[in-house]
Amino acid sequence: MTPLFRFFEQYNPLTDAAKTAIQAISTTQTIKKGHDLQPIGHTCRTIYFIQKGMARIYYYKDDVDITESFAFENQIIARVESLFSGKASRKGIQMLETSEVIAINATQLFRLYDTFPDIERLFRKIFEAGYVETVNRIESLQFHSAEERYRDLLQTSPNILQRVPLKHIAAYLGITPVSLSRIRAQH
Amino acid sequence: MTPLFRFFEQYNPLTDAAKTAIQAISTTQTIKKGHDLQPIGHTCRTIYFIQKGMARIYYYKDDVDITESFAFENQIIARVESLFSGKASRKGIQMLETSEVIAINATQLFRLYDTFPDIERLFRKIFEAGYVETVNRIESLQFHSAEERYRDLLQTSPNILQRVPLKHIAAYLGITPVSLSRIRAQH
DNA sequence: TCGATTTCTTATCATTTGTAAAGAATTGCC
DNA sequence: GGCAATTCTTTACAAATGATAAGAAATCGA
Repeated sequence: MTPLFRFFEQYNPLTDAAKTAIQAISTTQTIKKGHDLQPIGHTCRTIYFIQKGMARIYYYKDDVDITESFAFENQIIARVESLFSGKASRKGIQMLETSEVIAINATQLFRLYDTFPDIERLFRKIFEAGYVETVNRIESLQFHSAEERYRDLLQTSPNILQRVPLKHIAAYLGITPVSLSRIRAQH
Repeated sequence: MTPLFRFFEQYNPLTDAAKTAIQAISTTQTIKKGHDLQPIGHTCRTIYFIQKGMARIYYYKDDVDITESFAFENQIIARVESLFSGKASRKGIQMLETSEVIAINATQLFRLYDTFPDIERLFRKIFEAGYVETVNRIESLQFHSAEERYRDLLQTSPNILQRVPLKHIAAYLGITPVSLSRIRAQH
């Protein structure tokens, strides 16, 4: 479990008691490539930490498969809009590689907030950082061209091309695969 | 100050001591229409509650004025990407109407988190809700047409047309004013 | 109130992106 | 390895959006 707590430490220190408490509500899972870690339709009650592999959050808009976001090793993934609203999510989490994840039971985690202020603070900071990323993504989608967004993505995740089919990248950028092909063609 | 605490109560109850502590780091300001509540370039160290009036967060992309978001009375407004990262913001807050706001000193607020867990929890929940909204906005920008986004906006803020120039609405939707005019023309 | 400024619309043309379809390339699986 | 399925690219055409400019409408300030 060390990679997880190394990740946590970047945000907020935890007492040993807090670490033990988090471990008690966490389990390790291995999921095969292409399989759903969480299917579309349920309320999000689990926060995942990816130890190895990668995943995407996806949903359907008019029968078209849309990728909302990617997550790589040593990152947290959760369907925030469901986790914090209690509403069922129209989104699912699919593994893009055979992966090993740590599943943290969010219902129990939120209960720990009362006993362990450092845990509440830790996740506050983690999600604040996620919030910042999301705000920056809005800026990108709002007024950067598809080509700029593609270049930005390559900058941020240089190895994404080796790991993710272009159709998912296209959907993530908000364009069609055909459009992405065109952008890539004009080298 | 009651509207502010009424707003807070929707998210998390506060002890009287906590309320007093928040009041001690808050001041009321009146800003004229068109003026900047916060100029572009500084690190965001203030969280505002709009008692009366409205505002927008804006920035420049290639000399074009972009509206990132609007905020109306009884809402919080802050440049989140700067507040939580400590980096200077390329964004400013401009009042779209002569407004009355409550300015909460964020530096002092974050210090209160250590003494008043209920305050930390309150703002955690407020920003979690903001995070959810932002995630939903991504979905809208990623794969809804400009016309859909316009209709959605009217649904959410029916009176926005009476309060905000169309050029800002266009920028918010991620299109040019000319494009918005066209969408509106085809009734 | 009136003139000046800003905002909004309309028109034209260029560019970008989408759709559909077909073939090439790659990947997956037995 | 080799076949099937999937993914990717390319092409042609349609639709949406951007850029520019000019005029109409609304707003602002003295």
